[in-house]
Amino acid sequence: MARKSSRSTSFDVAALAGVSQSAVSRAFTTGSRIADETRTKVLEAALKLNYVPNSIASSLTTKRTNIVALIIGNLDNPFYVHVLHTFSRRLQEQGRQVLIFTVEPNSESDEAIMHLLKYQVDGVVLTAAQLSTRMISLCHDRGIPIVLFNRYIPGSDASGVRCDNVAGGALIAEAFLAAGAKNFALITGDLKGTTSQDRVRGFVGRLLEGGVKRTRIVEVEGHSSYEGALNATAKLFRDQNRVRPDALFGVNDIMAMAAIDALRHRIGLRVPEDLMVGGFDDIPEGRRLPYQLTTVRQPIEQMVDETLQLLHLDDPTEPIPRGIDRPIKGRLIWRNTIPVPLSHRWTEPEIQS
Amino acid sequence: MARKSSRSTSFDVAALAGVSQSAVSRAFTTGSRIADETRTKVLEAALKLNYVPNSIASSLTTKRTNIVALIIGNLDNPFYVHVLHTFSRRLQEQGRQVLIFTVEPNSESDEAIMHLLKYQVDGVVLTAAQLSTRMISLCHDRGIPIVLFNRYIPGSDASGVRCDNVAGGALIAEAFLAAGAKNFALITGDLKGTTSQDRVRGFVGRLLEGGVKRTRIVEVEGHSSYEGALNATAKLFRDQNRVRPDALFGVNDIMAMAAIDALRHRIGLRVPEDLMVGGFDDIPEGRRLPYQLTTVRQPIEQMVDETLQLLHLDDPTEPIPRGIDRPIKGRLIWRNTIPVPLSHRWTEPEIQS
DNA sequence: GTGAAAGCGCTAACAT
DNA sequence: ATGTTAGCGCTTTCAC
Repeated sequence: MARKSSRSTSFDVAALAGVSQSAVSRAFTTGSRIADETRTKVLEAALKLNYVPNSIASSLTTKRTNIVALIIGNLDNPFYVHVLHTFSRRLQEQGRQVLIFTVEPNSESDEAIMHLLKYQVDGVVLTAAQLSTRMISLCHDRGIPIVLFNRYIPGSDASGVRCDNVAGGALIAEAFLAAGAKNFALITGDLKGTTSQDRVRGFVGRLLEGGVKRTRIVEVEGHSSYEGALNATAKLFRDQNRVRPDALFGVNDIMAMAAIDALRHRIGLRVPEDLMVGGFDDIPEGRRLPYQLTTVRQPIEQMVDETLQLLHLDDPTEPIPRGIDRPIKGRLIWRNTIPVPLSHRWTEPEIQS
Repeated sequence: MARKSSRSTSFDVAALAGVSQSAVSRAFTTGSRIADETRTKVLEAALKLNYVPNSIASSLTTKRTNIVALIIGNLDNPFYVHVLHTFSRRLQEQGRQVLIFTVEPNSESDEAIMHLLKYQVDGVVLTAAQLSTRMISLCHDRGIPIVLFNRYIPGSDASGVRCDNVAGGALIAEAFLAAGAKNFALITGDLKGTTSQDRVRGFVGRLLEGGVKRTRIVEVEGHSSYEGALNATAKLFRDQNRVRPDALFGVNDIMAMAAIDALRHRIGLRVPEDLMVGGFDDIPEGRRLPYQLTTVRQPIEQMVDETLQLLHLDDPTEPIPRGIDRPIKGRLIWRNTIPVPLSHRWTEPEIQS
């Protein structure tokens, strides 16, 4: 037996209210010419029939679905969960919804694009994943704006919003320098990702500027994950002959946390007494008692705001922004994994929420 | 200047391929009568025009959107992130997508329902949130199946899939008993949520059966969150005159982890030497070096499978399953926060992945 | 301010 | 196997 999908339509409502179907449509469209009295009549009838406008049908004519696609590659990193949550909340406030596309971390999301095209989404946000330039123009040609969150694709005309990762990496380098570190280790993330590359570049660049020799900086791959960073840290300390670093930069917080765990529980080193460590992102987990991680905070709210602005959801007549790059400065949050140098003691105290 | 939404339609493709529009439709519908030759012609033309079928338009006639709504109330708990991820992956494999509705944890999600109704979703999954019975029938009346994930609503005819929380709670109680605990503490979650209630019930019930007196069990509210459990633990040990518990059950893993952190870093107690602790969920974070949490594993994959089955996405003619309750047994994972009694030593060794 | 009618892009009978 | 045609539920001119 087929399911009785007794969904009433605008015609049903019109009949009950004794008006035309277009009146019903108008009653549900804010800012359309309709007498208050008529609207009330319609709304009452609608309530009786449990009528809810079919937005699938309306988007056929309006060409707006009020759906935004979010392609996300790494839900294991709490940072991106937070990003997802922020987007969802903001969009819901505007009467829009997030259609989620999960892809393998750092894999091509071309297939996802092909799918979201079918859904006629109003815009797409791409985060923690790769994308070919072909797909970008495929979207743009159809009038679908796409903005990259925290990554950019060299040679493409896609716009993007990101944390200023180079400057952020430099912030950690400065903190290490100020705390008197001499030998540095670096756990990098996804090698293909611009996010990790930039943080590394900013970090190393600032160190070099500060007179640190290249040989005093070791790099290991952490693959942006907790497990990856665990292995990376082990590798770092396997070679006993090498000089032991006294400062370690985890290119994101989960890797920095993994490093701390490995240091304490496997290597037997104390943080920050034996080794200081810095992170990047400022995920809530890094604030927890065992970590109290000194890190660079990414201003998620602001980044999401800028992203939404670039999407021009409210005005589809706006031309799609192309080639725009909005780097947003992060802020160093002093906590306990880097000793605070005396000169910094009384500045920038963190207001704990 | 308006955005050129140069989306080509099935008519454009038909014209280029020299066939009728319905031939194009058939070419994109698997299992429809069409000559291979024709299909090839169509597909070639479609490729040239970058044509992608508009599934919004097709769902107008098919009455299927291939969209499943997921209402989620707590993205702060990694367990639910994992649930979301699993649903998304599974659904994508079937050519469907997740439309996400985030609501305040434990708040009514009635408003979310009103919104998802507009999108004509094929089904809805509700997790970590409340729902009125009125909304359930609103969905059911329209032929939209809704299944509750890990919760149930007394007196409603909504179906649900959940971990057998009562049995799971009992598992932790047994482990404590076997390890020789005498005084018990309990950090509860959301008081309104059936999940927490059931775990508490199973835990306390088993303890009582084991001859433990009610006075030996203390309960504090942890509000299902890390921060809440931190406070709860502090409260637990504030009163110095009270007998100190030697076993603590955090009704979910994040709360158990918070308790461990508080115990070690604030109270100055060792786990498990001074106090054993058990959790529930088996989130990956609980496996990490500092915790190695003994806990009850929720079989997410299986739970998601069952949920998807109840949704009958592939066969909308199936009647909506009503009042079905599918409790799925969890499994105790022995790790380091509860001393393994000798009798258990050689049984159920955990295969670490 | 309101109704009639056309049409958004597709699927599904129905013919052929 | 293929084309023709009538909708799906709505928005949007266009008259009145």
